[in-house]
Amino acid sequence: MSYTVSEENYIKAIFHLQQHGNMVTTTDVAVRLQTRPASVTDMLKKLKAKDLLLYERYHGFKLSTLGNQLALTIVRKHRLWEYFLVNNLRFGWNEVHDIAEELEHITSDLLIERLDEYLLHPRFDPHGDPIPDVNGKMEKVKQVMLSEFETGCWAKVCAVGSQSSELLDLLGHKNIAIGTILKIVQKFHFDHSIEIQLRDQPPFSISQQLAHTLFVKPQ
Amino acid sequence: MSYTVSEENYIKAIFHLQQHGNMVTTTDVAVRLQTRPASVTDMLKKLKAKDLLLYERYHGFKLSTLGNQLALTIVRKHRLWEYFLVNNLRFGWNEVHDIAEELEHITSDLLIERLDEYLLHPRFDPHGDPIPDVNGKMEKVKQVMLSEFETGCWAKVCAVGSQSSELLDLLGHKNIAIGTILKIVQKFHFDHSIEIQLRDQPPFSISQQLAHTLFVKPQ
DNA sequence: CAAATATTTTAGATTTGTCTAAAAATTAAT
DNA sequence: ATTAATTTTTAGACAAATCTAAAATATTTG
Repeated sequence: MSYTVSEENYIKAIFHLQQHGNMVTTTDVAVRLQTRPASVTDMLKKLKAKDLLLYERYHGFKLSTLGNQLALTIVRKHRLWEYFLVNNLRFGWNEVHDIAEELEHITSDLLIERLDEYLLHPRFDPHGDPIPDVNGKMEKVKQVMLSEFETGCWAKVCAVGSQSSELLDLLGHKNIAIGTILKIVQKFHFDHSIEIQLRDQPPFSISQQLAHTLFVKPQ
Repeated sequence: MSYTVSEENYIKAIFHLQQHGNMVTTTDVAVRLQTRPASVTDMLKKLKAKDLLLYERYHGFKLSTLGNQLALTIVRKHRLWEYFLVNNLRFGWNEVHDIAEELEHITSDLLIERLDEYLLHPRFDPHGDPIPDVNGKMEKVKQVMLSEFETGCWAKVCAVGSQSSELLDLLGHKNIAIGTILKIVQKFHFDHSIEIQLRDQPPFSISQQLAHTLFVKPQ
């Protein structure tokens, strides 16, 4: 079975809205996809007919097992392409969303498995979101960029946004590696630099740029 | 200005049909795109309205300068993606056409320039077809795979289909490099192996696989 | 050069995904 | 528990890209 770009976009939108726990409504989907509730209703019927959605009119809807599977493959494609764009084609993590939004609809399964292999099976995309594996499994905990982590709490560095020698150089010098445990002492609004502290060491300061390429999980 | 996938497909089809010198007809396009002449006429009118085509009803048509430019950017995208698929994702040169057919419609210009840079500005795709540069310029002479070159004529090796160490190993052993001049002595149908001869040397035999990754131009 | 043949175009219909405006159902409020 | 407000759905229309069947134009041929 294969699906149109529009169908895939609806499935993905519903998937993301469902993640936030609360009940998803026709209007929610309309807002997210910048369309009208009437258009959403039309599409819900089509998605139901294709068994992607459980839907009773006037009584809400949610993804079927099939719909969930499809959503995960689309999310997988999106995040793998984002990873490729940032790590291989030197895009910034904030420039890649729209391009990945198009690339995620390329249909070849083999393509995406080869890409995954080429990228050495990354587990998180450049925004820190987990990448589902071939079977749709993914880590539950979202990584966050260090720059977005809350002040005062201990965090563990679990990924870096690039493998460039320049970055590794800097990290070596600052004594930061995957697994390092640190906390944010203070954030400076002037230049968005951040003062951090490693266990039993005096605090020191890192740039906004660096704070954007370090991903951490709460410790 | 941006164009639909369908418009781009028509422009590309007309471009390729024009390359063969002869006049392009409505029916030609219909055959190539697996559609009906009536549908082609409809689209011709739209393309004319967008200044991509010079068209007088009942009297034929051809790409405008703008149409030609557009065609070249699409061809550029197609061939760069094919190169990527073969050289980076380990696809065979005969598996990539359909995937590239989808990828060529991704809209970001920056993406394609970054890809070109990442691939180190390749000049020929895996089928030996030249890749237009950013300005639409490309080599005129098509390379052909050695396996398709005619017996008895001298040819110059001008590209190889992959950069794998396995291939370079084999080529080193057989004393073949870019620039080597050789001719086909005989083709064997049983295993599609090919007997070739380098200048002033005894002939020797190479496999079909190798003959598929060597690109030559008439010498 | 006119009749026969082939090609191209028009006319009108269909599908997909969207819209607006109005009707139906649900939810909230008095 | 009715009424009022909100949300969802239906009805009918539209644009894009396609189709079939018929009409218009070109081309070929005797």
